Amino acid sequence: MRSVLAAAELPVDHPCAACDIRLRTFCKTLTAEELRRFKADGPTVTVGARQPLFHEGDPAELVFNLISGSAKLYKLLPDGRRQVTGFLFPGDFLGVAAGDEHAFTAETLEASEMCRFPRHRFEAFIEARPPMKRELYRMAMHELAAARQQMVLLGRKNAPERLASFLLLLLGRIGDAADRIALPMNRTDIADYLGLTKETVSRAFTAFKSAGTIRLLAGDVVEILDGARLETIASGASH
Amino acid sequence: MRSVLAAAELPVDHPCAACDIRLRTFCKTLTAEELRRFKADGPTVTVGARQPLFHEGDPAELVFNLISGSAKLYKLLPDGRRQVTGFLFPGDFLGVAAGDEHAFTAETLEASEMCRFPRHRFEAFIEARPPMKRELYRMAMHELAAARQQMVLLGRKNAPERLASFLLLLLGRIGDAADRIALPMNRTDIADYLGLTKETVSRAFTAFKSAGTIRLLAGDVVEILDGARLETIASGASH
DNA sequence: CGTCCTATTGAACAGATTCAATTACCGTGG
DNA sequence: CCACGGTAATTGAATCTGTTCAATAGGACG
Repeated sequence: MRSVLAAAELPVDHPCAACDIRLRTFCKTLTAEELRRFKADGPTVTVGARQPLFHEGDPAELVFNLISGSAKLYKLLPDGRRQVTGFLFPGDFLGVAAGDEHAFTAETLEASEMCRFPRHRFEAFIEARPPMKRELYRMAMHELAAARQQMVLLGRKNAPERLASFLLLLLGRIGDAADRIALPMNRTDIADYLGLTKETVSRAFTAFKSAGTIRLLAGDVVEILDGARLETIASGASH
Repeated sequence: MRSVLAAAELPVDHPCAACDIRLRTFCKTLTAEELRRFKADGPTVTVGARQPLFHEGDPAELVFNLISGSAKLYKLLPDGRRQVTGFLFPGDFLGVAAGDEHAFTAETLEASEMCRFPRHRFEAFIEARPPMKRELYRMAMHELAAARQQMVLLGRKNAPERLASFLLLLLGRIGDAADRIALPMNRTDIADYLGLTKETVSRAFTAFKSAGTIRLLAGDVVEILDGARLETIASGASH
């Protein structure tokens, strides 16, 4: 697990710093002045590792923007079976629900910082800014496309294909220049995201390691040695 | 398979008739005058059974509104494995893509009628109407919630649970007052939607039939005899 | 009434799960 | 600094659910 100190490396007195930097989210459509007011509305909070932000079924009252750290979203079946529907990284929004209730539980993976807005305030803010509305819509459509891609993974891919897809997704999201990924989630979380068990995930990791496709370094870091091979496997072309 | 004649039962000279009636889609936010102009923009086309409307990767140039009939959306892996990401029924929109290309293939299940709009025209129309924009966004969020629910199904439910979930979904969508569902799709389509094989789907149907939970009538009609039982199974509570 | 396609059923097989045991790792405290 | 303890990861073996391959039955339609 990545160090808890990672979250403290960002200045706390500059709440939405990540918004300025990360161009992935719709913060990018804000002018400097708008961004300033956006920040003023949302106080930054620091949350420890493995803390729930809200539960499935809770009234959707708050919207979060993750600044540092990471989180997972999941849904539960009555008997405890769990499906992780996504992982969140700096710049991501969460809690923008369709209805009045959250449709999933959100939980931090490591110590994390986030801006927190009352939902009505967030929505009023968005409503007054057509470009942000467009961006929010664009983001929703992007999420939808990703969700459908995940359906292909869950419905039709085998274990190695699932893990390869997952590693490539993470590589694009939090991979560094040396093709290394510091995994903030454990094997169980990965398994619950990929529709597998932790044992199967572990075996798939071992298989990739043995094949020289990846390397496992200390501190839950994965190094991608043969990205092209992973791409081939992930696409299902090697089946 | 349901008769091809079903599509012909709606008056052809009244293109978007379904829009007037079905309150599920965002057509409901239109005034009568707007609806008239909306229809004038989009000529109605009638398409035979099993006709592709567009393919994955095609430039997204057209937006469709299904008036009668039904369709399926799917994605393919290079080796032919298929994941059906959704079924569409009268009132549903399709082709509202995030990017310039369609992310999936759309194909009619039976003979179907639909309004067809050039995408830029559709977007200009929406852009000029804030309530419709809101509705489009609301629909996208609803789809996203459904997609995540489907992830739970594909990642964590067993075969009977998947089929039970599917039947209840269809019951809400196209079930009649007598709890009967005329299935427009075959076993393979259902299997590709549920991440199973057609054989497993067939066996699950047989098991429900034997248990007296459903009845299979002529013409691919399923009658739900014990909806409560299906609910229990679908939720995973009986596991 | 025969043909074709789909659905159903059967039997062997495979991939992932389950249960169990061992190993590795990280933080803690001596 | 190293031993210790607890958690997570890995590995192993048996099992099981769903798949695969094959054969039969059923229905729609000419």
